[in-house]
Amino acid sequence: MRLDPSWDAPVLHVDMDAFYASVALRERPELRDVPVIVGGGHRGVVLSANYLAREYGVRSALPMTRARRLCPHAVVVPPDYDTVTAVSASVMETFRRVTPLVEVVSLDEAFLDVRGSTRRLGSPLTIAEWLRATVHDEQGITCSVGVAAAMTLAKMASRRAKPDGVLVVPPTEVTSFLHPLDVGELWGVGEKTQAMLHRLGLRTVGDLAHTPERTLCRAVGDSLGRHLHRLAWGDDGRDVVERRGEDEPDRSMGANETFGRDTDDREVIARELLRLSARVAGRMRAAEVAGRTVTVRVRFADFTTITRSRTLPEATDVTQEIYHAALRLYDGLGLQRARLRLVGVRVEGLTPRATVHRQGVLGEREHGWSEADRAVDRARLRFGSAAVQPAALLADPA
DNA sequence: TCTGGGGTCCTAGGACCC
DNA sequence: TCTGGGGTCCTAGGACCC
Repeated sequence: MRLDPSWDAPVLHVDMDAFYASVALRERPELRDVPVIVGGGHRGVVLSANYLAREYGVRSALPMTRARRLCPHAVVVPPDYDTVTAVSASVMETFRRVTPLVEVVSLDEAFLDVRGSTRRLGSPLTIAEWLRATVHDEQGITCSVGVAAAMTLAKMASRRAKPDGVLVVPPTEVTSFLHPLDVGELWGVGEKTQAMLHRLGLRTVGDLAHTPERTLCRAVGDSLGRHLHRLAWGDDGRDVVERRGEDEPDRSMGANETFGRDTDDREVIARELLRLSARVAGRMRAAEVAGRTVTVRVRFADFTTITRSRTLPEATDVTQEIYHAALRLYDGLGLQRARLRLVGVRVEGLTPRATVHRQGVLGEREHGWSEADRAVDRARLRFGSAAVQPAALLADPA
């Protein structure tokens, strides 16, 4: 068993293969042999696609219009968030049978530190294969696993192992694995940074590794420069920390909406800002947080996007206060006939509601709104979210 | 009928304070 | 009649991730 090179690579990155599509196929096995795209909306993007659809060039984040053109005979299904969330929770529980050191990244991926599990379960590679078999048996879907000594390496390995595979990158093979790769494969290097590095003649991770850190910092900033230089040598300086998806307080909460068609109608836009404010504030109250900074996002028809933010004297979770701040920010833009594609509302600087103490200068009125919100929340819990809506949203002529 | 929605973090300039 | 240097907050934008 000493031939198994994974003994010195105790970090696993597990990534579900085409997660939303795989879950959809599990519910609808008759679609197993046809291209399937998960997505929706006429202005939406691809959320996930099975591997049959990928053969036609369909990828996550591709505009649905292009996806349909690439693969006209694909079956398009809407995402089933409830089932996806349930399957995700089960899979994460499977991971915790291996080790409590599970760091959930998103619904479909997690890191596992298996250092403390090898005596009981065998080598990291053995554990990886057990996980893949167990997930497949219990959930009927496949996943891929990267095995390495560092988290970023494990993540890059799982990407290379897809679909339905395992890849071990032992410490002795880090540079031979890493250095030939394009810089764009590094976690944290997206389209823009990749293009900039290419312009500088830095195409591979090996190029990065042999560039002085100072040079990198000048090109992409101190933080990213240092990060990239370390990464190029396979060191991300991070440890897996136990983290379950939803148990950390959010730093911000927001909601966006892309209009069915671009609009310059202030009434339509104001009504949308109210809807979004109500949605965000409702989620904040459910999470028992309040926030001080309200940001409005506006995307024009040409896709350029701007934001305007305003920090309130005190944190709030009141729909009307968030809405009024948002509307003032929007009106402050002074847009005349600009056609908007999207508006968004976000609240930042969240703190637990219990720590917020109202000065009460406008106490009566604000207390009234706050009480109204809570009454709405209770009614929605009992009768469903459509039961109670702001009056302005009921008279929707559209 | 090109390009969603949910987030996080970083940068940079200016205000303001000591 | 000269221009330092932190630290923090606020605002706007941008890159990135899933």
